[in-house]
Amino acid sequence: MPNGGQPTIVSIARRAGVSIASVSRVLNGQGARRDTTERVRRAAAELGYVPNAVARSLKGGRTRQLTFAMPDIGNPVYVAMVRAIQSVAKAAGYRLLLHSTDAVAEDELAVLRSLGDRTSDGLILCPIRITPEHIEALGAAAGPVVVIGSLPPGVPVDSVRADSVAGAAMAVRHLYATGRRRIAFINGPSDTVPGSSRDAGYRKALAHCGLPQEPGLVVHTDFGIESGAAAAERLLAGPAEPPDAFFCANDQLALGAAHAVLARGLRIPEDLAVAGMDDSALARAGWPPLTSVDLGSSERGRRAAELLLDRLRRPGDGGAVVSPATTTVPPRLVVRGSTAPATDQKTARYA
Amino acid sequence: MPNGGQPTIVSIARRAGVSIASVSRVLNGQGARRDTTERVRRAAAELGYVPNAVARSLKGGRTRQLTFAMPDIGNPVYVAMVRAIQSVAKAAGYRLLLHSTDAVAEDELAVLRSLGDRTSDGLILCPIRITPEHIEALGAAAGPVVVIGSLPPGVPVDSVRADSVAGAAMAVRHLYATGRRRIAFINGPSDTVPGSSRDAGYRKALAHCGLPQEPGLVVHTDFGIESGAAAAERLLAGPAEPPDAFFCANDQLALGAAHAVLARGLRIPEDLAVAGMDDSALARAGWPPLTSVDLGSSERGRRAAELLLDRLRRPGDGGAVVSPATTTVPPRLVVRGSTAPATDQKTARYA
DNA sequence: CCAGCTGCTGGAAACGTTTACAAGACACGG
DNA sequence: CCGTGTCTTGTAAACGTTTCCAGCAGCTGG
Repeated sequence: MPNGGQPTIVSIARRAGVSIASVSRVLNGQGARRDTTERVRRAAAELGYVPNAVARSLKGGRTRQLTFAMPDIGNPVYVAMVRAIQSVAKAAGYRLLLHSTDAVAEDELAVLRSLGDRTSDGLILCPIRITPEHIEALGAAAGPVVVIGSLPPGVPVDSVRADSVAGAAMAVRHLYATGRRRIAFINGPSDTVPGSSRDAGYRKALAHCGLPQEPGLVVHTDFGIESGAAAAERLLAGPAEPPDAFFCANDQLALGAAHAVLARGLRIPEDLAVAGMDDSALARAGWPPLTSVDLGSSERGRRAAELLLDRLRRPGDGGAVVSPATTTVPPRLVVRGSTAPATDQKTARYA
Repeated sequence: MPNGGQPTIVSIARRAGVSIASVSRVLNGQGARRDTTERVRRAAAELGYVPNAVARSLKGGRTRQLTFAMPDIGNPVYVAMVRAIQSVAKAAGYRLLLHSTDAVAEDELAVLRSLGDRTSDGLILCPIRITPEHIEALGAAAGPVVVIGSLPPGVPVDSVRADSVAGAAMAVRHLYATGRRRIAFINGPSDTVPGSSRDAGYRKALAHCGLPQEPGLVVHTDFGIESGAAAAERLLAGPAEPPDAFFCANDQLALGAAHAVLARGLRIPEDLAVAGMDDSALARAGWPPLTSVDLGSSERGRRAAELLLDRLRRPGDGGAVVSPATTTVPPRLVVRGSTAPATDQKTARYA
């Protein structure tokens, strides 16, 4: 027994007194005589047979596995994606392989290359930055890939993007509409895709509202609760006239900022409004609950998974490759207590 | 080309003018003559060869994949476990297969049975309830399994447990120590393992502190922010003398309860203290930051993964099976602003 | 009674590796 | 010059499936 004593199709064939071909056919629901079918079924049940998925994959050329690679499973945004992807994959009979890249580009490239080892049938990649190496590796990928994020035009790969420029602008205009005029911006690193596009949205909305661009109101830091708190403290302690609103590039920053505000004895939203982005679980967890821009993490995960499964259903497609699809998930502003108009104090309720 | 045009060991052999055996040996770093080695290496590089992991698994009987099955990837506790497991697995050269069971026992059993399909080398299972069927399936598992959770004694399976009885007791004694005397308990479903053990810890600590058991101070609901808020409102609106502390079975409940308290215009911790369990990201996200009992989710994930890898390193072990290990991760109380002593009002800072 | 069809079955090849085994090349000491 | 040893190489079998193909039995219609 070189195997672990595990029954195989051969053991069943012997026990049922038929050939392995017949066993395979019966087990896959193809035609067979009544008593053959029965004998095979019984033998399989008695031995507790479970088909070996590896052998099946080798023969069939498909593993029924999908890979999802993202920077950090600790971030609620990616958790939402994992959840959506897992659910779509499961419904379609695929297993989900998780790969945490720790936002290391080298690691992302390795994942891309490892598609060639046939461990999974397709890949959903969520890179934090897109380098020329990424583009090249994407072109040379050994299997279907869907990217969650913004790809430069011309890269022949399916992708699903969030419109964070529009999202950021929505938030800023909302703050303006509730009477705020000195809207500070706490952003993540400016050299990442999310960082730069949020910046663009912020500026655009300021211009749209006729507000001046004050460099002193913008802080770049990295994503994280503590960073948000530190940035907010700096803005509040600054020499200039203090801001009356914090727009933050994600919920973690917003939460940190809110804590700093409250710790100073200021009230939210009466003295200062706070808004975040991503609408993760943290937004609802804050006090007061945080207004946030839902960038559709779940939705993006869902669509990416569906795009990938589509691709897998019609492979190659007779020479003419199906042209790559790019879909954009629209942002959605979720208003909660942290940005109620400065005059209306009762709105800061649990929502 | 029945394959996707992907180069195989055969293409390399042809191109290098050697046998497939030589290719395999060279690529696995076994002895070969200098020029053979070189030719094979070059051919492999030129063709962009990547070994097929499926074929390798079939031959070797190992997939280098681990499966982690948990109720819900949306819960921060499981996210912490995933993260820890992923990190250990990655370091050991294993991939991680994720399986969300949605807390459905049937699904958990299916995962257990599917170990027989040889898709992964081992399983880490985190069940929410343990039924007799679970015990049976665990005994019949076709590969190594580690359970995260409390198994009845005598089940021959490795397990890693949290001591939530002690953890709950710690929290309650801490509330007592900070001057609270009417400590309400917002618990999850009592028929789950976590639910019942937290209940035990709560009662034990009350007894230890010499406080009476008041049935009116205990609420069972399900885990979730909204449920926590609803339960807290019920307790605050009750006819009896209101509680001066909420001990909650997890952070989500605690957060909901805190929101309800604040929405009523009461102050935390001055009027009422709130403590949760799990010490997830939510605890630090709350305002004031929530005191919570860290049940070591990361640590449990890490140990489970290591236990599993250990098992994989020495399989069978010459007839005498290695006896199953059960380790318990001790709880740790993390004190934050939400339970500062009623007299000291300055402690409710960002922590 | 035979040709032709249908329905079922078994043998064998294939998927891409790893590895046991045997055989060849070569050097060396006797 | 031959036996013996070492080093390198190739052939072939295996891992557990699926599936192509051919064969065989049993009918039906002529």
